[in-house]
Amino acid sequence: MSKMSSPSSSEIEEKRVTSIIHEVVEVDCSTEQEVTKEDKPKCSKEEMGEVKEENERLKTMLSRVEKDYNSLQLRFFDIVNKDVSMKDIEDSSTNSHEEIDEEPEFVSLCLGRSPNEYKKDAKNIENPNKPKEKEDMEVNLSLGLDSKYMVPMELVSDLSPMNSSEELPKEVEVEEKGAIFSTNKSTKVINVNDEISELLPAKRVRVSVRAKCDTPTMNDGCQWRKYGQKIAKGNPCPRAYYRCTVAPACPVRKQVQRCADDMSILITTYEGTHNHPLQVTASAMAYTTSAAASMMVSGSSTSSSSSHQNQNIHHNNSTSFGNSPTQINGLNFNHHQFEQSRTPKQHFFIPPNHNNLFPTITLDLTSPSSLSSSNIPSNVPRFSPNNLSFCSTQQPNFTPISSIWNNSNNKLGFINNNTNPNIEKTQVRPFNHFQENFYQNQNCMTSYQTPSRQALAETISKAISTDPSLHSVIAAAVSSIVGQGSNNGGKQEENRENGLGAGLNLKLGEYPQMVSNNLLNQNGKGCLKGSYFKRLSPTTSSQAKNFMLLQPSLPFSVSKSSASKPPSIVNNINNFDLDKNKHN
DNA sequence: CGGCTTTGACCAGCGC
DNA sequence: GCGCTGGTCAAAGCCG
Repeated sequence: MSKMSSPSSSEIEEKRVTSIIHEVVEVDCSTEQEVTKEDKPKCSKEEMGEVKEENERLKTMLSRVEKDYNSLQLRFFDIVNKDVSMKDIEDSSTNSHEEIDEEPEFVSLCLGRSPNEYKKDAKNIENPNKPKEKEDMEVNLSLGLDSKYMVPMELVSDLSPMNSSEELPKEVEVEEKGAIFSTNKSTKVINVNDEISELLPAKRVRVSVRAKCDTPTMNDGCQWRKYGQKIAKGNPCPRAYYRCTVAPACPVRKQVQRCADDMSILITTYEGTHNHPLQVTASAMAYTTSAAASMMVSGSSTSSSSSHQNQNIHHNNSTSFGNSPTQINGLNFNHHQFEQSRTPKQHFFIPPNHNNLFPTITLDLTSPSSLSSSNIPSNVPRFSPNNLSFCSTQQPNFTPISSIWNNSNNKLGFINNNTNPNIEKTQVRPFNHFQENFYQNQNCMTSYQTPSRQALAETISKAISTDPSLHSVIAAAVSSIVGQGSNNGGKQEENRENGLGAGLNLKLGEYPQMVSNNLLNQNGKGCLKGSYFKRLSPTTSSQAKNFMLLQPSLPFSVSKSSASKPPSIVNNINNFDLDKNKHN
């Protein structure tokens, strides 16, 4: 697989475009019944010329789309910056005595750029011909987990969702990672991974991940040791307590509990900050949850003070975000989604620890929307502008990323579930849609009918169905796809080779291949269970049945293998049986 | 034998 | 103060 990453991204793109158009050409030629054998070479030459022209056009289109995207992003940053400045003035007049490092009332996303850089860019917008602009863009426009994420492991040590009292020194890697926050009070740059630790002491945020999972725990790439189990109130399923054992003193804990309403749903709640290097898959999950937690912090700071029910976090941050969907690590946080999410029952979720002590944000990976992939003909290229899609730019209805930015109906959403004013709970429901779209994307790939592509899709399918940890990997991938608007030049190659970067540095127009590489670069590890993409093989469904029967007394006991050996579903089911027999 | 899970006991916070 | 609940501890046992 690593061999596939050797050509440059532009070469890959070019080859792909050429091969696809070749296929189209072949189909066209074969359908022309009047074409004689003598005409074929002529036809081919003409078509080749057309293909080359088309290739050039596509490349031009691609660069134009990238420029549009960059331009839009610059404008966005400019708006954010203005809002921040205005808010600064207001705050300084009313709260002139506040400490600078106080927990900010509002936190705005910079998505990989520091405010200073915004200012530079804002100037560049006024002077669009300034040659340095593009260079700056390439260097700075890194969203989510960019190439810098592949820094030495010492620098990746603080990626976990939230704060804990035991923290690493903060000075280490301020500029080293992708997503950056800025506060409106001091235009202080806050790294999602580091500075969130500074934000959170006052509010211990937890990130809860809801996922359909047959295994007792979700494989998130970390090693966990179970230290307790309790029957919590309101849920017959026991709640298991795990702590991270990758490093001896790692403070990160997680709670795992089945959803009372749907026992196929596993609720994993993370708390704390890893004080050690993380594996690829762990980093992905940690970063994603970190971003969610960051958003929670920014929103909850105001939502908690308001008794207004169902107040939306995005709304809280409207000062910073305007009406555009907000992205953290590639996740869109959109108040429209909140409205949608209120109606279906399944969209409402109370995390396992529903006490008042910890604001909890929920990443909901469950229940793909009604747009079931099985309802979509497999030979139809699928792309919904409302969805995040990995279909390549060759899709006939290709939509530039800028449309995703501006689309208010984007399905990646952020929901604040403040039905109880005393409880700060927030939902993020981006991944179910992502799953759906990833599935669609597989069809996009297979629809090209290129054998290698098909094989690739099958390989991905297998990887996905064998290891549920792909949840986190894909989460990172999707975030980078949304966030990564500009290329990183040569770093991309390097990142692809390293695996993590591959998942985190996707270039516009390379989505299918890059995604494939990402998934397969995770050593075959994955998290999206087969049911999402393969709609459950007969064996899995029967396993699910067994699992449901055993569920109420199930111990969550495979954390040991979570990092090194992804648990086989069958083995786990057997373990469950053994355990049950043992208890009997 | 080391590392892990299990499980009852214990502790702290909160509401009444 | 008391009871409830969530969270943690630690001894015992299991497993590779």
